[in-house]
Parts: sequence; structure tokens; C-alpha cells
Amino acid sequence: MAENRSARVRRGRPRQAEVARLAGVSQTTVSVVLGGNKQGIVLHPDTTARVLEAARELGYVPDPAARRLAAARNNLLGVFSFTATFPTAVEHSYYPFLVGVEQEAAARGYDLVLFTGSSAGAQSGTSGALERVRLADGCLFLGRHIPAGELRRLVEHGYPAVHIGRRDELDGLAWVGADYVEATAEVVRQLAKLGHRRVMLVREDDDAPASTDRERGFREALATAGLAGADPVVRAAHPAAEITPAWLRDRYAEGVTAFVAEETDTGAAWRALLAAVEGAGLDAPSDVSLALLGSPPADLAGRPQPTGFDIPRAELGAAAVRALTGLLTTGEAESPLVACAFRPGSTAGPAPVH
Amino acid sequence: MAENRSARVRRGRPRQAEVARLAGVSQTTVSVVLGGNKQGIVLHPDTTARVLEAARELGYVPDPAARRLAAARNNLLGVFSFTATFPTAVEHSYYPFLVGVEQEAAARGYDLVLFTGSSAGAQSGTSGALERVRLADGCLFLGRHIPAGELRRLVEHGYPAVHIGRRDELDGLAWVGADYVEATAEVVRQLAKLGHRRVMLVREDDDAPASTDRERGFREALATAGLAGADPVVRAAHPAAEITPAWLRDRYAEGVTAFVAEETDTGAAWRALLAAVEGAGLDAPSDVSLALLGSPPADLAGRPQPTGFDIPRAELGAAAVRALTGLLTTGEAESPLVACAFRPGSTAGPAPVH
DNA sequence: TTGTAGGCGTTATCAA
DNA sequence: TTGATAACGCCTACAA
Repeated sequence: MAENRSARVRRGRPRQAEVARLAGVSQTTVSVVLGGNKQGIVLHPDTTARVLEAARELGYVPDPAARRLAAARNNLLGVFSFTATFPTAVEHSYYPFLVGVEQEAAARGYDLVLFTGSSAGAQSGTSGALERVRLADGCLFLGRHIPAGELRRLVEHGYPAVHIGRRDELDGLAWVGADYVEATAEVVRQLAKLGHRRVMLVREDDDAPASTDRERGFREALATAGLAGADPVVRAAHPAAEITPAWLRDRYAEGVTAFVAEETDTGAAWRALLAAVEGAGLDAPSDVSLALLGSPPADLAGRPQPTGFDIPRAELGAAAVRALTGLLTTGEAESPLVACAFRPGSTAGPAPVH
Repeated sequence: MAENRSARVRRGRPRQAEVARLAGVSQTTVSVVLGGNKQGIVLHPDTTARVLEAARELGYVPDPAARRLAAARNNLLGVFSFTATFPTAVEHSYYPFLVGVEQEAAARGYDLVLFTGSSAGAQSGTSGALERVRLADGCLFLGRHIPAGELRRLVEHGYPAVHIGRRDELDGLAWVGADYVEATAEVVRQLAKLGHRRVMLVREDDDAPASTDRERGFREALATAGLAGADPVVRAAHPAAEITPAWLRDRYAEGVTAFVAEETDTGAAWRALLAAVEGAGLDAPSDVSLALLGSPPADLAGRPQPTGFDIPRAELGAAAVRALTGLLTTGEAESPLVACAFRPGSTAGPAPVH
């Protein structure tokens, strides 16, 4: 019987009606009082006090589903990642973003719901998994490969959504992202200032915005510095195989004195660059300068700090929450770009007299 | 007006009633058909087909809030940690648990609500922060210092709660924990098998269950192996200061050939042990054998694998979810102990002929 | 100043 | 086989 199940399930979960009974008022009054009395209704202070006390005593917490259904808000923010949020391999995790998300959400009085729709346990690709997020007032999305169709549906229906990471292909989807263009340009400017005239970028063979933004910043800064020349960009599908000591020696012989690597999940490009330099019998930063457009992989954290920039992941998470709450309250999101801080590091130095 | 807001929110989002109208059936029939007809009601195939077709045509997707409200369960599990769930300082301390929690929750169709001790609900008053977890159907707790008073209140109210880590002092609180007693005993047995007759345990000066369990397993195994002797346990409040090369040399001179360290947050005991052995001019495993009751700190991951055991953190998280969902559905939790796998490692070897 | 009544979208019961 | 009808918990005009 429904009665039985309900009674069992809601055991220990008081409802407004019970608070009302205890306080000796109507359920409506409880709703008004606990709702902060936005309507400005004049209530007797005693009534208010009794209701609050009763709610406290019972440990009343509003049911999020009911709140949402009544066309009100939940104070729940969703987080949905297209891969598991906590994958076994820490290096693929969104943990650093969550640090900022959690802090900013808490500061603004929102609770966080982690929708597990796409973790390993769930039937992957289950269509409709995204719909669950509608339990929350709005949702943050992250991950490389988004189910565009489902997400589009949500956005078109006016559901507040913010993607962490630039995402232009979905019209109307708000996003926050790191300003890779500017951050990369700054790295190039620094190298130019150190006297480097020929700089090369090693990037993945992937057209993610994060990659193309870096390349754009790279090329623009080269042009501005008057360093445009032979094609300065290498796309490496398998960096370890392509960025060899021989390759590096050839570039060096041609006059290239600085190499810049894109940050990737595995850090493959950076690893290959380090190995190639060592294999070529060269030294950074005395012979060649190296820079990394992002952070080094965890297992290389002990090595000398790469010159480059840090992606402010926590700050991005916080900015995403601000954008989402902005969408929720004023209907408009704030500026989507977050600056990356330049990291001097110790892998770049003055260009050698060649 | 409420009408307006509701209308705006559900714009373009068909309801079962509309599917019913299009299919020429009642809304109930739609619910039954789309719900997979769990009740086994005999339906005319044509009816079913018409409903499905109408739903497809309209792009019907159920409203998660309404669904959860009607089901009288939100399928929301809380995860509460007294220190920030996403600590920046303590590197990923809860991360491994969350991996298992997320997977198991996803597999069972639950979403996660993330709470932190410092910020839950963002109320300025910290007291009562725990009450917010009632938003979820049940909650997982982790961390060393959970406020017992508040937690007791929840448990006494019949709120389903499971603690990750043994926690006996709170009557009626369910928990899951690693079987440190057995795992530690196994390490001692292995050392005994290698010929060690005198083994010492270095533990923290803290009475957390995780510590006392290890000590118990240690002593029991020693007794069973007939190796009981002078007090084999050292409590070190500041391992670095107490476990010195001189101290180690003295023990070695007394005939101690194997040292076992407890795993701690910082890995201080293990660090001190390694440093002391090196400082004493000894080598592991040729001179002395070392074992670690847990995993090494991240920055020592490159070093040789310590002999010892791995705490199955992900498995613990998963077990906690199973226990909690068991509480939610059948009212009873399953077996709380999870076995740790012995890790051979390379820091222990045959006892030297002394 | 407080209470009544209706509805949000879904599920489940029970009569037709 | 299908269709009223009543919850689920909360919010909010509106009446008292």
C-alpha cells in the first residue's frame, strides 16, 4: 500500500504539516515563515518564533523535489560531467574544478548535487540521463565530449546551464573558460623578450577549443612580435614518436631556440619535448628554452618548474558557479573568460648566441 | 504570477496529459505504458504502440521532480565530510573513496548531494550544519572528527546514516570499515614467515579506531606466532623526532629486524622510519625489513613499493553506498568489514642472520 | 494576522 | 483493458 511505503520512507523526515501541528499553526504559515516571508506578510513575532523552533526541533528540511515541482527553487546546483566525475585515474578528474565549485556554491547558499548519470556504473549513453539535472535549479557541465542533442534540448527549454570550458558550437549555452589565447600570447612575448626569434609550438592533433585557442594566441603573438616565419606549429598525434631527439636537433640546427608544448591529459607533448632535448644532448634553458601551456603531469611535479602558465581550475569552477547563479537570478551570466597566471618557471632563459 | 512562471518554465515540455490526448487514452495509461508496465497490466498492443508513438512525437520526457515526489524518495544520497569535501591542502584525501561512492551510486540510480562540514548550507552558525543532510534520503559520513552530538540526533531520529570507517561509540550508527586487524595480522605473519623474531610497530599517539585495530591485529598475530616479548609497540607523537637513526640502531642492536609503520595522513611514521634506516647506515630489506600498514604518501610513490597492504578505498566507498541503500530499502545494512589486499612490495625480506 | 484551496507532474489504487 | 481519483510536499493567490 502507498500509505505503508510512504510512512516507512519518510520516517524521520518531517514535513511542513508536522511542523505546523507542533507549532499550532497552519501548514501555510509554516511555508511562509520558513520561506523567509518574501511576500512581506505581517506575522506575529511569536508565531514566527514558534514555527522556527518547531522546525528546528523536528529537524525539518524542505523536500527538494516538492519545492521544485511547486515551481519554486531548490537552492540546488547540479554538476554533470560527461565522463565520471571521480574517475579512477586522478589525472583525468575534474577534482580541481570542484574545489572552486564547492566553495563558491557554499558561499552563495547552494547545495551541490552530483548527477551520476554518466559514471562507469550507469548504462553509458543512456539517452535521457541528462534530464535528471532538472531536479536542480541549474547545472554545470564539464567534459570533452558532450551529448549535444540532449544538452541543446535543455538549453532550448530555458534550463539554466553553464559549461566549464569554452563551448561555442551550442548556441545559447553559457560557458566559462580559461583565456588560453592571452595566456599563450604572454608566454610567447616572454620568450621574445628573452631574445628568441624562432619558436615552435607542439600541439595535439585534436581540435578541442583548448588547443585551437592556444594556437591562435601563439600565432597572434608571433605576428605581433614580428616573428612570423616558416610554419611554427607541429601537430603531433603521437608526440613520443614524432618529437624525437633527431627532430629536435634538426629544428635546433635551423635556428629554433624555443619550444612550447600544449598541456594534455597525459602530458605527452611535454614529456616528449623533455626527452627529445635530453636525447639530443642539449640542455634547457641554456641551449634551448622550453615552455608548457598549462601544468605538468603529477609525476613530473618534482622536476624543475616549467615556464608557462597555470590554469586556474578552482577559479574557473567558482566563476562557473557565479555565472550560473547569475543566470538564475538576473538572467544574465557574467564575463566568461578567466585569466591564467604566467609562471616564470626555470625551463626558459635568454636565447643563446647561435 | 505563479501561472506565468510555471507556464514559462514548462514551455515546450509536454506532459503525460498531452501525450494521452494525442494517443487518445487516459493519462494513467500513459503513465503505465511509459513506466514499463511493471504492474504487469494487460494492455492492448495497439494502445501501447499509440502511446509510445505519441510520446516520441511530442518528445516527452518525464519531469524528474514530479517523478521523485510521487515516488516518495528522491534517490539522493548525501556525502558529508567534516573537513571540506574538496580540500586543497590535504591532497585528495577523500578522493579514492569518492571514486567508489560515485560508481556504486550511479549503478544503483542514486545521485549525490555533496556537503562539507565547514560550509553546509552556508548558514553562518556552524551548529545545525549536519541537519542539512536530511535533504538527502540518507547520508554517508567520512572524516575523523564528526560532531558526535549532532550525528547522534540524526541517527536517533531514524535518519539513515553510514559512516565510512569504524565508529562504534555511536550506538545505532551503521559503518563500513577496512579490516585492519586481519590485514595487519597478515603482514606480521608474512614477516614471521621470513624469519623475523622481533618486530616493532610504530604508531601515532592517537586512539582512532584505525590505529587501535592495527595494534590489535599486530599483537594478536605476534602472540599466535609465539613472538610476544618486550613491548613491541612505540607510540610516537612526533615520529620525526622520536624515530631517529640512533633509536633505530639501538633497536637493531637489541635484535629487532623488522619495523612496521602505521599509515597516517602525512605518512610521518613511514617517512621517519625510512630516514632512520638510511641515517643508521642500514639497508632495507637486506639489513632490516620494513612494512607499511597502508599506502605510502603520494610523493613517495616513486620509491620502492613498501611491503604492507592496500586500503581498498574505492571498495569501501562502494560498500558504504551498498550499506546505505540497504538501509533505505530493506532497513538492514550488510556486513561492514572490507578486506585489505596484502601488498608484497620490496621493503621486507628474509631476516638476516644476526 | 492566519487559514483555505488549488495546482505543479507523476505514480498507484480501485472501480468500471 | 482503461479511466477517474487521490496522494506525494510545497507554494501562493485569495478569503476570512
